[in-house]
Amino acid sequence: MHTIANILEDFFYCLQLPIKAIDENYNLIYSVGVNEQLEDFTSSDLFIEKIKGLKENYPFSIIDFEDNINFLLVPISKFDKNKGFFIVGPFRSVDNTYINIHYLPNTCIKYVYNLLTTINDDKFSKGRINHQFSPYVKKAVEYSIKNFDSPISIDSICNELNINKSYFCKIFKSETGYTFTNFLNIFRVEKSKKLLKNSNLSLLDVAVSVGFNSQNYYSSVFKKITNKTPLEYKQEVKL
DNA sequence: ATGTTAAATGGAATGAGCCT
DNA sequence: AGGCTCATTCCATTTAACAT
Repeated sequence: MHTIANILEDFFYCLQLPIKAIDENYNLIYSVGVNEQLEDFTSSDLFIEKIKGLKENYPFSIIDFEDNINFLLVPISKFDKNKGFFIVGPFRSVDNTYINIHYLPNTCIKYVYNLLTTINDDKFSKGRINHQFSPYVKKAVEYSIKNFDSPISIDSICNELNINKSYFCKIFKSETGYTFTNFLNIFRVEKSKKLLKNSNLSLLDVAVSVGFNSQNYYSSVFKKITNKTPLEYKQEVKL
């Protein structure tokens, strides 16, 4: 059903944390969730210069652009020591007023780093995913990925995990940077994009298919997250 | 059909304090 | 450190109305 790689990619994608890997010549060798925003940043000369300047900075570096725009640089030591890098971001490390760049707390940055090195060492091997995340966060994400199309409440998740709700909300936010509801809505919207692109379901059917109870609420959430209405998005990708 | 708004409300999120 | 209880605040969600 869901491979570890699927879960990883979905996870990063939903957290809006694009990742790409480049080799020593700055050519792309791997990417997940990469968007225009990342492309614009990472292909700029300024970015390449920053990387060259930071290359020796192990175990990882944070590239700090002005206006608190950051990237995480993780060496792909397994394949080409001291040369290739994973590039994660953009994200911001200060929780200020930016709306379109994801806020990533320091703790989360470390988790992402650990996760990436896990991938390096053992490409998507089973059982090692998220080993630095709280098992509760990991299970909640996996549960959401499996059950996103049916109603999900924090209460039901906490019952399933046998954990306190206040505590769950706290650790989920601290480890992912998102509240659980934020995460779930983003995930559902991403899922709905695929339906908009690949099917001709009505917006109501799309909304219900990904777990929203009404079309109007789906539209408003979609717009809040993507800055477009579902119809606008559909017309865009159907061209 | 699809999209936007306003108002009401219950669940989600937070923080302080506590325990082991 | 990891975990819980409780009180309080917050905001996601629903509902309904109206517009496109």
